[in-house]
Amino acid sequence: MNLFSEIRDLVIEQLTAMQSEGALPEGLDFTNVAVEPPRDAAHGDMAANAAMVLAKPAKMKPRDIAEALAAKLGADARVETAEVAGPGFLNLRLAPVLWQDLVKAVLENGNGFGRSAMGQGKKVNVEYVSANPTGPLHVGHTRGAVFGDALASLLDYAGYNVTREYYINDGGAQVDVLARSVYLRYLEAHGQEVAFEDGTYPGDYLIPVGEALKDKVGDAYVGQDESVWLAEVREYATEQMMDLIRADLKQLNIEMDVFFSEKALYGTGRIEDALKSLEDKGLIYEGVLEPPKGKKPEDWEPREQTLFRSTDHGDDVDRPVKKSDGSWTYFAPDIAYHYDKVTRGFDLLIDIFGADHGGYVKRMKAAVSALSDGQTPIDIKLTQLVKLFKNGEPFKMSKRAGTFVTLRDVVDQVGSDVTRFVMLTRKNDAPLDFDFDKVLEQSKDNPVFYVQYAHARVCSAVKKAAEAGVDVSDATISGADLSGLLDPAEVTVAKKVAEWPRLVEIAGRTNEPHRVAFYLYELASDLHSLYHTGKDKPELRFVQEDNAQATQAKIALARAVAIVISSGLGILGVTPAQEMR
RNA sequence: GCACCUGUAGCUCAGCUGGAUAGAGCGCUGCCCUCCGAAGGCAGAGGCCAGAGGUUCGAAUCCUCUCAGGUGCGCCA
Repeated sequence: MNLFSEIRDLVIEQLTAMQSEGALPEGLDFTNVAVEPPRDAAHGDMAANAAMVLAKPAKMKPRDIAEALAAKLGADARVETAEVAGPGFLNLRLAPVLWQDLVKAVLENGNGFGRSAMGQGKKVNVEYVSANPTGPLHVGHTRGAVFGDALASLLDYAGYNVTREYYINDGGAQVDVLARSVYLRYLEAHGQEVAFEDGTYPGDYLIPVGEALKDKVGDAYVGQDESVWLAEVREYATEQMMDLIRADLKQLNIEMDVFFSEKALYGTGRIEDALKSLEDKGLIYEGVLEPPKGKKPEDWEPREQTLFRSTDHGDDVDRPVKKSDGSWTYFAPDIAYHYDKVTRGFDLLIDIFGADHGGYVKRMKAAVSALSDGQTPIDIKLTQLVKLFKNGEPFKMSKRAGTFVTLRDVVDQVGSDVTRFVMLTRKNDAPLDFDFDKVLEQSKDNPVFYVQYAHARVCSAVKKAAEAGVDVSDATISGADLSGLLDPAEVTVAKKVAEWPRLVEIAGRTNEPHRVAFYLYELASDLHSLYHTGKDKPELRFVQEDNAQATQAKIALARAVAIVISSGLGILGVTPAQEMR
């Protein structure tokens, strides 16, 4: 039940009626007619822009349309008053019973209140994390992981059929480096002195992998040439790293539907197929690229390469798909991977990249556009850096100094719920400050605590009411007499609850799960405010002594808030707290 | 040099397919607990929405240019 779309339907209905009565011309486009919460509560409960939007195409004065529409809307039982204001706004005040019905609807639908059919079951693929399988996930990955996962949940809630996917970059040179690094640890496990040169990874996390390899193959690889062991060590090491990464993700309660291996694209003709598809469209050619202006690399030499004509699909320059030695560039398997996604029949693709891969967006979009003949839309979201703080002091990360902060470090210290919520308290493309101490603080400054506390507060009120002998189960209070919920402070809370279905659709349409976090903060704030008003106005307290009916009504409203908070936190992947300790 | 992202209160940031007098938290100022609802609550001050043009009934939002910061830019992924 979306009260805003319900009232919008009413507005459209009346506009149509005006047309058949000749008060409005035929053939008007109503798509831009909106019914929204007004910025200022003094303007009423909802505002409609219909008169202003239609004035020009109808060749009428906005106020004339608004007056006529107001008269019609005012006749509806759901509308208490309809007033024309400003340049032609139509301010609606709704009958109080609507807010009461809304609370009932929340209690009856539970977690389903707010679920939207907007996505129409369309298949959407959300690809996120996709970190190289060369080590544990670090804080940067954490943000992408949380963002992608919350977005996937949000889209699911908004009615899409979502696939969560991880692309394993196990085909490039970096997994050879991993294999060599593990080999060094393997030698070390055999008592040899080793040095990590040529960019091999010195991280401690490979020590157990080297030891495990020793247990597995004994001394079979000691003193052997790379040609003997590289392929197998690479295979083994990659598997170990993916186990590590999967375990890291599990710590954040992230479970992927698909792990897609880059390696599986090689030697199977799949890259060739994808490139063939582009070639058939005349988008592959041999050519020489211009050097980038201004910042000319020292060793620049003009060289003929196999290029993808990405400029035909919005890119700035054409991109090489083959190196001069004939092997594929990193871009080629990525094209093949997205070709695969397109052919799997997704209606929409979403990629989550770190901000440092921003330069990659245009060519990827160009590739998908070319591969799908512009049929498959792709949205690429970038997640900005996370700056770590401890007690307000910047926390410098350095691989070399050993102060390299992993996902595990963060989650071990503050927990999955806090990590996830905090990561979503910023827009994805804005940098985020993460203070290990502040996020655990139990105060209003901390949104995590504030929202959790609101939920716990309702739980506590329900408990208290039950102890007083009042039946406050959702089933009972959804049928209770709620006509006592009339105080402005209560209506304010109900209105905020009513915005939930609308917010889900906005957040889903823009692919911005952070909106859920901000909404929850506002909802929590309204609930806390109502609670505190009960200090001066005892008649607003959630538990009314010796008045079971009033208590049921108050608890019904509180429960409605708790249900929406629980739904919202569910989307963010955060467990609602039953009590604060 | 080019591309992308960012620029909103002293600070950190929201701001809906363009809507009315631009919001929140922190900080600041002022009120509010002799116990039972202060891990705070209420109120107030604080803005040329980086700047300049444009589009229109209407712009923080869309377009163009300028400025400032970040990121990226052919045989790394």
